[in-house]
Amino acid sequence: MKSEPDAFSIDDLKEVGTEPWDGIRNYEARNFMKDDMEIGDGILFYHSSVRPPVIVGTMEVASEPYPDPTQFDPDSKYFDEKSSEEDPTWELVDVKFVQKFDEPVTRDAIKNEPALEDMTLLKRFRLSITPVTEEEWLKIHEMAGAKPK
DNA sequence: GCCAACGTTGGC
DNA sequence: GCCAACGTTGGC
Repeated sequence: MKSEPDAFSIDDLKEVGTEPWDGIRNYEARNFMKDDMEIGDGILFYHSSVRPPVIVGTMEVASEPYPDPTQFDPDSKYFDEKSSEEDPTWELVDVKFVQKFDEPVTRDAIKNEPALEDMTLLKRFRLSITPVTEEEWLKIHEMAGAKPK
């Protein structure tokens, strides 16, 4: 899952512990949260729009999917006037901090690692939530010098 | 800051 | 329902 660290970083997550992953306004990304995540699933935390872009650590799914409250809030930049509480458009999950990598894995390192050449992260660069295989999960941890938790 | 990729909107 | 125009993301 991608986040711009200026908006929300892994240090912010570490501080609060658990956070609703709000503001996702892309159907494909929403569907990953709504349909494909289960509590306890591991998530790679990717810092985007920084140089270099890096996977900085991990978190885990901490809730069932539920409606993103920001879609109902007229003061939120994520407000969606076409959505209603009766029939919400956008769903999210809570995510919980797991670990911060001592050696973050750069996008370049991922690109240069043959075992990771098929990572959806590289192929769908605008999609803010992309699936990760178990092999990729383990490889990233190995490159980060970290133990999977 | 540029601009390619690509998702979304809206006219027809 | 097609597709051109438009807007946004995000790497570089």
